[in-house]
Amino acid sequence: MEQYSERLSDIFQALADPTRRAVLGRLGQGPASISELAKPFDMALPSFMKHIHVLEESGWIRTRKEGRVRTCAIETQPLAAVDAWLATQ
Amino acid sequence: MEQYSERLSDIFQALADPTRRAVLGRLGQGPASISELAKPFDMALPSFMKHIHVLEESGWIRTRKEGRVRTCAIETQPLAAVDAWLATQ
DNA sequence: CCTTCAGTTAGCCATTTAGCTAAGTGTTGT
DNA sequence: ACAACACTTAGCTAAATGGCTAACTGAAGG
Repeated sequence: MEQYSERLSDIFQALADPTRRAVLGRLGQGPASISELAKPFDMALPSFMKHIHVLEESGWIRTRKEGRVRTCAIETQPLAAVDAWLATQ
Repeated sequence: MEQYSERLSDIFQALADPTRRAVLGRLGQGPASISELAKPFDMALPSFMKHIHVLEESGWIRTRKEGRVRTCAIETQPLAAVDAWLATQ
């Protein structure tokens, strides 16, 4: 229960930033690499990477590295968790 | 568009805290005063008030003071905004 | 081999967040 | 009048957030 609440806080926290919402929007079209995802944003790569980590640690995305490329894909569980919370409102 | 995005960030930011989510849950049952809302939380009143302000400025609640009592009630627009964003995902 | 490419790590910085205490304001009950 | 009640304001603090640069690692291409 406590853990559920913390998880939900992280899930909403991740959505509280336009860069991260845009990344999720892009990943809705299918997987992409870090640099591909970063391209539209006027931001240094390490700054962008922080957003990727927030998304990954909150469960919104999963990533996998092959060679020198890290590919990101969207996860569906957080969306379900948000839906579930909204249903209680 | 920009304003919409900022508004959405505030809306999600407000949900990224268990105290604030609990307050919204309580207000789902109907309006309540500040001290009534604060009662379940082991928190100083000024600290709790900050949460109320976050909820009010993000549009999740509206408040009104009569005499010495401030009554809080839930608003529905932010929920609609969240639903709308979720629909795009 | 050597370079370039795709991240990654480390560390700095300003601002925001989420808590606190102490003290003040204005309303209501006695 | 005055005490108690329901906030409210002011100001402090520690930690988190969101940005940066500089320098590093390891894979691929020429």
